[in-house]
Amino acid sequence: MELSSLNPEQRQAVRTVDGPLLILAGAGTGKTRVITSRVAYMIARGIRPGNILAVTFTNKAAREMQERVKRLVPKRRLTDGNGQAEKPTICTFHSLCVRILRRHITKLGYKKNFVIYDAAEQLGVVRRILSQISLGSRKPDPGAVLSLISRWRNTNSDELVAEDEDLAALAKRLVSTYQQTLKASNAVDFDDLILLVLRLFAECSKALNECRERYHYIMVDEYQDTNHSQFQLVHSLAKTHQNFCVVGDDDQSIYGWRGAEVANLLDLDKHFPDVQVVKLEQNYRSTNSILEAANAVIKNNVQRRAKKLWSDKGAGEPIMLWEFRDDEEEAQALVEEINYNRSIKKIKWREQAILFRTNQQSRPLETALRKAEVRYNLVGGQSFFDRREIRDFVSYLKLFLNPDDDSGLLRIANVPARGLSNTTMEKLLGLSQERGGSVFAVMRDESALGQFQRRTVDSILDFVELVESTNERLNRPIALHSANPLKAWCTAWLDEVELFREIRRMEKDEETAENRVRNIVDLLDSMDPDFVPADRPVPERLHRFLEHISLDRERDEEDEAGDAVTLITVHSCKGLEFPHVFIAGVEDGLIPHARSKVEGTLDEERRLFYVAITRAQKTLAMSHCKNRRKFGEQIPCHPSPFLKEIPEELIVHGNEAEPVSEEEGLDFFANLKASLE
DNA sequence: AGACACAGGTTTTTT
DNA sequence: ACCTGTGTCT
Repeated sequence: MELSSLNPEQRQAVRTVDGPLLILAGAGTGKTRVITSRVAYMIARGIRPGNILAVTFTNKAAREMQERVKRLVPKRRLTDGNGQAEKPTICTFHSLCVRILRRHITKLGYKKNFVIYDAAEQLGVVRRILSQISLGSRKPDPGAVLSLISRWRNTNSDELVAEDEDLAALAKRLVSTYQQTLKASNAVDFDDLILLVLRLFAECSKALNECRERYHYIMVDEYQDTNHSQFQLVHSLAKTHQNFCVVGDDDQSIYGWRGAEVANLLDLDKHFPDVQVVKLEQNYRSTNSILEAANAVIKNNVQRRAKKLWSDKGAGEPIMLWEFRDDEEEAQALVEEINYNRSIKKIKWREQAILFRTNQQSRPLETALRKAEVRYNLVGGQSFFDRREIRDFVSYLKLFLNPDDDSGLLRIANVPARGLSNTTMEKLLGLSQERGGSVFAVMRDESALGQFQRRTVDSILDFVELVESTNERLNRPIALHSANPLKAWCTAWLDEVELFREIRRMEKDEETAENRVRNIVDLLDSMDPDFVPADRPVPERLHRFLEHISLDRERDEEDEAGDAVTLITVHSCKGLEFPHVFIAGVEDGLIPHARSKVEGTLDEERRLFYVAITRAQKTLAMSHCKNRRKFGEQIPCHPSPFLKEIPEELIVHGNEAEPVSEEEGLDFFANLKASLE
């Protein structure tokens, strides 16, 4: 296999196939290239593709690797002796676990039709638990409790470090109630996916050995982002054969707040004493001015593996630093600069990105962009699957698949209104908790409904009938003749339930109502994808559909091809690169964020800044404001202390007269003329 | 059940 | 400024 296009370190990383290996891959040093080449190299060396496992955090990363591996490996290599396709497993932690649980979850006392709860459903569970117990005058934030519960479940240490000790104690107390509640609903959350596999491995050595046998060569991407249970998962698979390769960068660890433990990377040799280390420092992305700034900033962090990025691209343009009066002026100036780049320097919108720390910073930027009629793409924001009508629809689906799903049931029990008021549902929920079962189990047990009025009992029984008959129709092989069996089944119950009529009734504005209906119809049309074989039964189709939208909320965006400026938070820009980067709001209080001071996470804030800087390929401009609108009022702001860490000679302060070369000046007028014609 | 008013709280996000 | 959740009134 051809490895000559790789640099010596990359080559060494690719060739080290056996035994533990740590690849310290600085930003932009070609780590995806190394991982995919390594997979291809292993296959070329005769390792069976089916024995290779590569784990990522996001579906996007997994998809990209799959495609690149496919391009690198000859087709005949991806077939076993009998002509059967045999591919390496390249997927996220969570989809790996779902694959394993699909086979074994009944061993853990769950039913096969389990559903996966997303963040909103988890939050609902916590809310319900909190409302049941008396907490005196204190009413804790369910979100904070949930995040502590999650952290608690994913750490091995006996103490949970949190500023709020009472809240941490409460979370610790609620962990078991929380777990029982999900279990009674035959539901699992994202943490469960990992934790249940760990439990499976502990309780069933046969399953563990099967997995060890199968995944004989393991790679983990973005290893600095793993939490303790994810570490345990891969460690338990790898500790017998030791073929364990992790790729990561401690300097890009920016998810400590959600449980990532960079110690997994820094202390890898504790668990794998023979680990070999390869450092990738040659950067293929940025100019040296940008890299020097990044190096200068990050070297102020203490606990890190020393790395120094360099490139052969030359110094390039200096870094621009601007000061503005307030965030509105900042937004306007950035938009002007973007359009100046476009008209004079022929730099497309899509080659430019504005990075910011907090989502609320996007507001003035969007306003200015719209005013100047600049197309932009705001990354993140509300997901399609968070829209109310989609949540309702999906809740119905989950409930019909798994009637024990309390979360789905409580959400749609009275949507549209069918005589199941809040009080009724609360009483039913209380009964279910007494019995340790699901709400649906109470509803279908007529002897348990003595306290309700005849009319309410009738409503309850009608609802039970709706769920059971729809569930029965799901399992009856009728719709198989249809080209879209799942859609056909959904259409039938949607008619019966009259959800569309309810949406049109509730929404005053006719256009939004039709939009909501259309969202559901769009989803219906995607429910029977081509890659699901025509002979698959409807329940399996539903299961796969729900699993898919739970694990991969990305929807194919059509307008991605268009020319548009990217607006993105610093967190979500990790892994991306842009020719021209603007970092807005480089201020004390934003980068580093004000809360990081009390939380003592200044290092992570510095890494965040480092990640932002290293996104830039050709030019980098940063700005800060003297005032910024926050929660309705103007607050005075100061430049970020991190700016002082960048050597002065790399920076040109804007707002000082910008020299315009004669050539550019002429160009400007030529373009102006052209645009007027 | 549904409309409205008021309080409280606003970092970062994927699966 | 703005959104979300909760409480009160009809």
